[in-house]
Amino acid sequence: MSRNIVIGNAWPYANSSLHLGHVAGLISGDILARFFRLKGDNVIFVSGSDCHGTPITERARKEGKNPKDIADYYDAEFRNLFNRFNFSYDLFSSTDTDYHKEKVKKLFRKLYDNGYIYEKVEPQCFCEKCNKFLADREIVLKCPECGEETKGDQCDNCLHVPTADELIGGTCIVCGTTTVKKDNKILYLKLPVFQKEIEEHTKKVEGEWRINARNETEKYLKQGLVERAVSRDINWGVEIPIEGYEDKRMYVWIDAVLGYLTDTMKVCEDRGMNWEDFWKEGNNNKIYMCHGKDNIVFHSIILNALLLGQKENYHLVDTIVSTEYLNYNDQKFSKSKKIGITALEALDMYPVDSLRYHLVSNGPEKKDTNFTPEDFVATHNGELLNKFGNLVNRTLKFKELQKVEIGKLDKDFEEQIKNIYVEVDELIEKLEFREAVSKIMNLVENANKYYDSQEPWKQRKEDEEGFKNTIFTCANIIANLSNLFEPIMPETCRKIREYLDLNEPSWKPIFLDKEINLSEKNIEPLFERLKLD
RNA sequence: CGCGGGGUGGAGCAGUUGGCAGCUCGUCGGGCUCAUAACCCGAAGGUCGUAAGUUCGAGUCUUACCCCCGCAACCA
Repeated sequence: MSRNIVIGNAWPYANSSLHLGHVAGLISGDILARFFRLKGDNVIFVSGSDCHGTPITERARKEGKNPKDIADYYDAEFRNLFNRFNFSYDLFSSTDTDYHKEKVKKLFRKLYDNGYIYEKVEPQCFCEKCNKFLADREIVLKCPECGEETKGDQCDNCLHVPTADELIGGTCIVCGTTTVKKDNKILYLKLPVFQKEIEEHTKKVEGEWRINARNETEKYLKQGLVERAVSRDINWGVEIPIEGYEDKRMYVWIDAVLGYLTDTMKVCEDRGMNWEDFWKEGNNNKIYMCHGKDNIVFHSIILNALLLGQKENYHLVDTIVSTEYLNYNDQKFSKSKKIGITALEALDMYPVDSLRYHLVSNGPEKKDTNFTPEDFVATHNGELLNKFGNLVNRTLKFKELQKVEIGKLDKDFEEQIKNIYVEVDELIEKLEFREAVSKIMNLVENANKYYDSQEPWKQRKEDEEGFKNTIFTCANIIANLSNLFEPIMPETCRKIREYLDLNEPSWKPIFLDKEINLSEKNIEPLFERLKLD
């Protein structure tokens, strides 16, 4: 029976270009989406640009722009990037759409009406000149630990986090005025009331999470959940649908994680489907979230709390697909230090499927991994071209070969083909994409060995029947590779299907049953050799 | 006692519940000529960071120690 599956990719923050590390994490979502669709599940794969929050307003202020200009610029860039990477999103939207804001306001209001969000009055730093309450990072002070001048969220110099008392007397980052304490209304989310439910849910589902997600989530649960402020004194963001909060906005993480839900609603609305089949209990449904390791608790704890607080039988997040980090030449990607390349730059230099393959086979699944141009070229030339591309080429471009005739499929490979779907299926379900890829590549290697042992160049002269069978067997292997590699390298697989007159890919063994005329086909190498420059 | 991640043949890594140390690349030797000098076969190369402990048996478990990396900001 087919499942209803939601796959959510973390919403990239619309304040800077994405680099390869981002893509290395997010590609998990596309692999899962493509894989589940092949298996016949109903998949909704969503993401969008996260457009709100202080970093964007601060930057806009510095650059003399509107926050919206910045958000729109990166939103457009993200869409272009994910298109070029062939991410199969059902919807990539933005938190700055009316649709999203309206839905989020309703969800927020429900939490308030259910008593999970409540108002607290607390003294907070206020700038009388700007007439504005300041976020910690908008306050400048002399660090009480080391004496250096720093921002109020954390000392740049000694990492000290100033206490509320220490912030008194700090100055406004904008105008330099000394701040004063003033009572402010702040909305808090009562996370502690969900402690038990989230603990129980986590225990139930964490078995299939990556280790980092389990550890991180358990750490927070063990410490005990604490209330979180969910309103901000800022004018850029989703309005708060509560009287007296007209001049405040929602905390970005609240509106961002609810984007998975609002996107699903939109997709279903457009397609005449029911979104509740995907987000309410009892619909054979499953929810995946894909992101980097620093996003874990927002998805494993906060989002689930927001769903529980609706009191409407929501299905909680099942699977956290969290990746470690990808480094570049052994260093963190860094814009200011100019370390690493952006994802768009990578696409300008390298073929998309090779990047996808390399980011998966070298992916930071269990620990940080490293991207170097040398490694990438080695993967492209050594694995994809020499092994996979060559297998296809030496089979279908065999000297003067006009057609692949129906022959006898090698028994051993018939078994291998049948088995590999099961094996790779299990690995992908277990989120072990690296292992899955290497399993498939293993079949490629076996095929090359078989080819050599059969010596078709001799068979052609001495054993016509044997030759036919060898080519036929290899063609069948290649046909199945176009299914197996589909989630990883969709463009390449489409090419193979053209060569072999195959229709749609599927997740089951296929066996060729009619001869393939090659003479009119323009069969080109799947990969071209790359040189390091 | 701040937190976290690591140390496995030249390089990059895998080693799930303790049971003969593996993979890819590189190196060396051989084979093949279908294929993009691609493919195949064989060989060399490791006392698994150190020391002690548990065990019939430890890369794997325990303890101590040594070394490397990340933890201001942009940034996952």
